[in-house]
Amino acid sequence: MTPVASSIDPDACAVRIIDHDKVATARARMISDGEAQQLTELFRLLGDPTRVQILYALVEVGELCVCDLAAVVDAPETSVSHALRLLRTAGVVRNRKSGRMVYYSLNDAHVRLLLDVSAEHLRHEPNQW
Amino acid sequence: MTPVASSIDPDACAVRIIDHDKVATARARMISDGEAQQLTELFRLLGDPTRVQILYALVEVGELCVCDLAAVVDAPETSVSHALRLLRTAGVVRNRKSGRMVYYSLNDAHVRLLLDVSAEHLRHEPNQW
DNA sequence: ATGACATCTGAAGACATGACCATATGTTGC
DNA sequence: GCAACATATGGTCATGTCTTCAGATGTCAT
Repeated sequence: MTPVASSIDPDACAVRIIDHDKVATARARMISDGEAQQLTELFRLLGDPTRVQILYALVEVGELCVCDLAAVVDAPETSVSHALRLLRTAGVVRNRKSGRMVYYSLNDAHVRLLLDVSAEHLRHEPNQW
Repeated sequence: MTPVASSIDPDACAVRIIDHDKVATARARMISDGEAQQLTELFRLLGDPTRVQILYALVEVGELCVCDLAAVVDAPETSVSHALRLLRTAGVVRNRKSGRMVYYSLNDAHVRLLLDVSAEHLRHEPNQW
């Protein structure tokens, strides 16, 4: 056959594809880059013991000030404050000021759902995802 | 008992507590350190665009080989292989060898549920957690 | 056996992240 | 105003993570 052109695939640069159908299906249903970005940002926020414990504490008691959160998760208040800023910037928690205290609470039920699903699994099959 | 103990709190070192009841409740219901550790390890795995896209691809089409996954997520095969090793070590995916190909698939329905909950939220309220 | 192929592995560099300290801001009560 | 307090912020430093490269392993076809 054509000695030069037959092996060149227009949009596959140095990536070989075995099952074109599955690849096409997966690409069609794949989340967009922007969505993947948003998702990973959330999961990164949840990927820290201090932050995840803060969120669980808020799930349980609804609203807590910084120093109480520090007592609950047993971390320095500065660390908790930093953690809360990240969570607040991402829109995961909100804060309410009352005098010199600042009370934090969850901002969205979906995060609560995520944490519940995760905790649920932990209790049932602790050693396997 | 100890004569001078009234102001000394046994396990609170230099942490002031405002609402003792809420703190006690939160501490009682708090996930353990080990559980927090496991949870954060999972969320860290999900906190990377390549890995999360790989998982979504597997959710959609069930099983894919490394080079097809690389085509779907548009990343070098080496990166995908590294990503898959982390996911496999954590028990999130499993692999099946067939000749020189290696096919990967999800290992647990709970991760699928987590991804579904997340994607669901992304579609409904894309800008707020 | 030889070469082409699919995947894996280890290591090095760029890069991001978390912990800690000092300090700044804003609030309350005197 | 001043001092004590609750929280926030910025900088530095050590640590960890992702990407990439070069090469290793195991498989298939000739």
